[in-house]
Amino acid sequence: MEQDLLIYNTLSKKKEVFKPITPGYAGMYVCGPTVYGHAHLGHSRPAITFDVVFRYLQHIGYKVRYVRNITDVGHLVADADEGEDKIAKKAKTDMLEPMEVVQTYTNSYHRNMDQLNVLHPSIEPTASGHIIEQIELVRKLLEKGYAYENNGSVYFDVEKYAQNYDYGKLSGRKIEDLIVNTRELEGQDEKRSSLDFALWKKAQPEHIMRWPSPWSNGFPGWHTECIAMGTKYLGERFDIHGGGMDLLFPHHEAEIAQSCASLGHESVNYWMHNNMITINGQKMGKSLGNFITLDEFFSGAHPLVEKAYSPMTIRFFILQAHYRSTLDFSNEALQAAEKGLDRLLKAVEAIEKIKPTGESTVDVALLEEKCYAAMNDDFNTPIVIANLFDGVRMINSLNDGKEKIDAEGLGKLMNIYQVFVFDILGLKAEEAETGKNDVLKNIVDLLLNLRIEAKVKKDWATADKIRNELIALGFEIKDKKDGFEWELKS
RNA sequence: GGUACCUUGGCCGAGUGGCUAGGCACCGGUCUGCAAAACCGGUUACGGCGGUUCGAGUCCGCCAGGUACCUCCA
Repeated sequence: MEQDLLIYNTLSKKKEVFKPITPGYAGMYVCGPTVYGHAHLGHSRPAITFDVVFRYLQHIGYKVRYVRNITDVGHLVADADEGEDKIAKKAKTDMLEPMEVVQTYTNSYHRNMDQLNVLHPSIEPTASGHIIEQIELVRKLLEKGYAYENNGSVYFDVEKYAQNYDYGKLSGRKIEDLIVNTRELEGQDEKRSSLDFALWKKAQPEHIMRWPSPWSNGFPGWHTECIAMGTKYLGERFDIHGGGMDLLFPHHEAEIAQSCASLGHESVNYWMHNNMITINGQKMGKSLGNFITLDEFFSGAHPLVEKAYSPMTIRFFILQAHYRSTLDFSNEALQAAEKGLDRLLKAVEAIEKIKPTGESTVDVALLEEKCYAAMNDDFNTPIVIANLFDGVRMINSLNDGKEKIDAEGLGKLMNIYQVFVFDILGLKAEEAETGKNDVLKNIVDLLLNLRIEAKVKKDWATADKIRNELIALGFEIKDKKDGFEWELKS
């Protein structure tokens, strides 16, 4: 069953066999959120994508160090007059301390991630906690001659860098095209070229997030934190760097440039990028104002959301698409995911009821093999799920006595679902529905027991009346051979 | 304008040269007093035109439509 794990590397635009730098160990860095607002559906995609990568690498035996940062020093706002710090802007709006804003949204992000059953990364460094490392990086870049200071700010000299290295190799851009096509922006006179990016920015008087540095009181540039923290916790070379496709350029390109310029070589072996979630075919994003927060999905409190969707529905919805494809949001698709997940989880429960026999008519080993093959093919979770659904049919047939399985096969079957559904895909059974307190439970049970008595007497009128009125109140009634089951639909 | 990517059945979404993806919906059946639920089974497809090939959803070209990045963004 030893198979190579293939990972699509954005750098080579090909699937490559994963070869760790140190056998048995894997280092992974993923760009985390900028904490200036509640997490939306888009944020859940990289979190879940790389959560599955993290889980799978561990499952196949790697000791993984997974670093996912929190960006809390703010980035420049595009439409602000003088390039205002995002977090500072929000803080002034809300009349809060910047770090209070950071804490609020960090807490919110963590809560949402827990709801989505996203494992905590091994290290979750904050940009504000690594100002010294970023200053060191900037100093090094100045020493090597790939950066210049102007009026208290420090910029990366892209054209100089491009003389010795390939700037644009990750995003497939050519420096000549970039020079020609870069838009003219206001307030960039400090830069030698519009391609250059800030490594350190001098703070304007109204800018309240600031730290001392050799050049000015200011704050680090947008692209320095990831490389500074990645190097610190994973080393000058590490295995995997992940993030959203929208970060490819300029963010990740700038990271490569800083690595090469400061260290003389690249840091990352495998670049992985998840695609976007779209809404009506358009990217869901903060700047487009068409995003729906995770809390709004969980509560149903958004005009575009027809009903509340549980965190596991969201997770399953995302895993049903391959991470490198765009995924379009719609109520119909989410409701399909909700029902599909329910069917899958019910089948998993049903495995317990299967009675093994002396022989087997089903091929459990093949199912397992297909699941691993799908995961090893660039984490193809939709195929894993399709295979698991094939297994659902197998499980149901076993329960119906239409197929047979021996004890060994049954043990393997249980293991497959434990491993793939829960350990790797990270799904979990949802909590029992709220509002089902003991009093309610007893009352509904009482009514349904009355209904059974009516049924015994063949008093169909009464039996139907109880059932229909409960349904009208929002209950779902399921008759069973030896009684009944019910649940309260939200 | 530059660069890259995408277009699969009612909906979502895999698949990259020959073999049923899968889910939801729909239809039929089993079960049931009747239902519901559950289960089983089944139908509908590869944007258009041309080319390569014994054979293309899959490779190549052109056309149409769409998206992303080029500016903070997951």
